[in-house]
Amino acid sequence: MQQKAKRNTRQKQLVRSVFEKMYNHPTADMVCAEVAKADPTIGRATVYRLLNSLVEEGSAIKVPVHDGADRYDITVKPHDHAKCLQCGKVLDVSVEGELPRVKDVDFTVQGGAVLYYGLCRECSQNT
Amino acid sequence: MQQKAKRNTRQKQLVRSVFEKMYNHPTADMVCAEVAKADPTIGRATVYRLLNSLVEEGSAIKVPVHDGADRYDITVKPHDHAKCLQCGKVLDVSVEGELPRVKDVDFTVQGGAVLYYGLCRECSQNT
DNA sequence: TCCCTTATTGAGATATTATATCATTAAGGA
DNA sequence: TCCTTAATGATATAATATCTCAATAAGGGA
Repeated sequence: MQQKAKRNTRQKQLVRSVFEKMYNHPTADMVCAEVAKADPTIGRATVYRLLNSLVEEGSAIKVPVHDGADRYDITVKPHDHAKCLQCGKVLDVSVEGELPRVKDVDFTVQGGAVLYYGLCRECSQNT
Repeated sequence: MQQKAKRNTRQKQLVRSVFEKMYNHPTADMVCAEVAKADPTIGRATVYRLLNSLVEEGSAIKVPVHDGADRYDITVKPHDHAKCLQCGKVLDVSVEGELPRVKDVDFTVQGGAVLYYGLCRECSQNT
């Protein structure tokens, strides 16, 4: 079961290390910007590719947030997310209970994802 | 409380009537295609605008499905959705129970949306 | 019925997000 | 060091959606 040999490139190291320091569910674009500070010669396509490969290897998850760009999350343990309607920030949240069970017999549920929306602490204070 | 006078245009009537006959959670593009069969002179921007105004006036809801284009749903009563991972079809589903409650005190939850994924009946049979 | 105001339209430009293409570069084993 | 080829980066392309703005037409008033 010989894996395709993976090469440990400069770009791969940099994107990984930069991403691991960002705890705000960054978009690919935000990672690009941060990476560019350290090395402006790294292409956007490479950052997109490397973020996707982090997801594939299980070192990150992609969090779709309905509007705007997908977010990347360093926390891979299953958890839920909430998005602030005011500032757009995405937060990890912990929840109590299970997803509602689908009653329809015509659909084989394999999983489900919740996205909560509302106001983060900062935004609900500045109202 | 004078509303801005709304005009009942030919385009508005057509888009509404075409959309009301589509029960498959169509994307804006799918509505465009259907509308074009009846009147190819109607512009894409108009269809997008009119679908959004249907949502604004409460005659439809927009269902974000994470990947690909948003879907429009004629069923406005709150309900949930499931997307087939094989064929991409989006279905209405009825569920039992409530959304898990967010425990974090730092976020004021205003709502939440679940998207289930799995296999529709057709696709789980054709495996 | 005709006119006038202006909401609405439609063609096309633009924005955003993401992936595909492909010649060039460089990682890492021989 | 050399060679194979995985990986890169500039750029093109795709997909979705909104914006711009001159032209059109809805519908109220005369």
